[in-house]
Amino acid sequence: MTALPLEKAGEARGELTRQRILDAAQKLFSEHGSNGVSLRAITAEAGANSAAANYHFGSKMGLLEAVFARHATGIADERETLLQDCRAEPGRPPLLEQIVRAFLEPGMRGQHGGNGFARFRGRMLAENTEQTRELYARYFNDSTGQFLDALQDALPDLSSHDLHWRFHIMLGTMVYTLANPGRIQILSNGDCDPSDPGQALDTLVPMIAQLFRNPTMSPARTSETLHDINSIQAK
Amino acid sequence: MTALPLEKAGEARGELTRQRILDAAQKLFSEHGSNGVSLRAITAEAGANSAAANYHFGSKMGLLEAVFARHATGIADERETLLQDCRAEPGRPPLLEQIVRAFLEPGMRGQHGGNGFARFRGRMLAENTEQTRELYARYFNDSTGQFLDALQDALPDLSSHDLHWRFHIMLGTMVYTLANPGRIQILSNGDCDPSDPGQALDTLVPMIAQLFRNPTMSPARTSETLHDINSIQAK
DNA sequence: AAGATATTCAATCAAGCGTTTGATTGAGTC
DNA sequence: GACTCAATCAAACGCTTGATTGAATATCTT
Repeated sequence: MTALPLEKAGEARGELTRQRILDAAQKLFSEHGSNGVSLRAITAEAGANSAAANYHFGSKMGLLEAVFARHATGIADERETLLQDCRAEPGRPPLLEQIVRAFLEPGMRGQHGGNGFARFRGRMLAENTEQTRELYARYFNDSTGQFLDALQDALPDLSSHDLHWRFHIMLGTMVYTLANPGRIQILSNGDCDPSDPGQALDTLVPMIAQLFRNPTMSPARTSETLHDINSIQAK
Repeated sequence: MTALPLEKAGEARGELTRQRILDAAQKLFSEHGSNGVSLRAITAEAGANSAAANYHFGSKMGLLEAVFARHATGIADERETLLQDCRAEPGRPPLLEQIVRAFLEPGMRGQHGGNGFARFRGRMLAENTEQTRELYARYFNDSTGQFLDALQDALPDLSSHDLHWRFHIMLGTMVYTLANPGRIQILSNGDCDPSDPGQALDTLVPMIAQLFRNPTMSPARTSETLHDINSIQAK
């Protein structure tokens, strides 16, 4: 990064190490989890003094929140923009594929903080502590609610219960994909690569859209009835 | 736990604290992750001396492996047994619902180590470190491979690529469900409860079976073609 | 009963942790 | 050129960590 000429030179000095610490923290947190990395390791990676993290962010938790906040709003905003685009289409009902992609793409492609931030998010979602849950709720509950509403509009026949469970599947898949390397990468001998956002999105979006579109299947079936199901593709 | 009369009384003493330490470790690891808990906290929870964990398991990592190993083989074994049951059905092709349930149920129901071990597994899968990945590979790669084969047999028209990706979705959903509390529990105002194994299985098994059954959807579609898809339920 | 073995215990170790401190730097202001 | 103030630095703080020790105690074997 070259210094911006319009920026006061004084601001630049502190801001630079601030960003370097955020970058290092994002990288190391995403690789080893928030409890698996010390502030010393982070500041060393950033080439800063060991007290710099506390100076700029108050505490380790403050640093974690700062890493999260840096790109989270950008993702939530882009999600909402893309969702608006879905609704702006001609006069037809919005497309499931488009909605699903609008939800997944901003967080999985590299625009907001690169793949490093995607992995960081996956790790934080996976850690699932009180703090990370609170962070997610604060930054994403609004946009997530909008997507649930949009999906319910597009699928009026689907029960709220099933809608939420299918959304749960989408979330779990997203988290598991972000926190690569996943197990299929090994099990498929490298054919499937969840760390490649393009492949992941192109493959997952149609599958998950179709998942939402599937008719509700009654859970309790006798073995005899089940035999007939294999040939049924839908409804 | 009352002492078993058939058991030598001498074995019981050490074995008892051993089990209490395993229980405490499973609980605390599942709640705070492997790096979020100290051996002192674990031995205190177990009502044992702080040196007991190192005495019985050598190291913290040894304890983690022991917690994992205690029930992992039981799950893998039950999975394979249930998979055999699928193949033993009359002369028809095996049922997807049955295969999916055979994969999910042993790990999600409480038989093997209770819900505590399920959450522990979810947390370990989520942590996704070199050690936990190695543990999973060691204990589950075989049975997982068998399920991939069985699914491929049941779905001969599905490409290996798509099969693995859908399996990835199932794995991600399982992990995300095990590592509750999930986000839909809040977003659905408590209607969806991933921590209830019965509800989770009854809801997820049909959805995921249908997911596997869905026809392959081409990823690249123009907006115009996409409009027609919403009404298509399948093939 | 006596000796061998397995287990528990309090105490201790070096290392690392997050955080705080007081001094120092260097650019901007008057 | 004196003053201000955000930023950096080396050093240390008190505390927790995983691990080890050697003595004490319980249990099993003979």
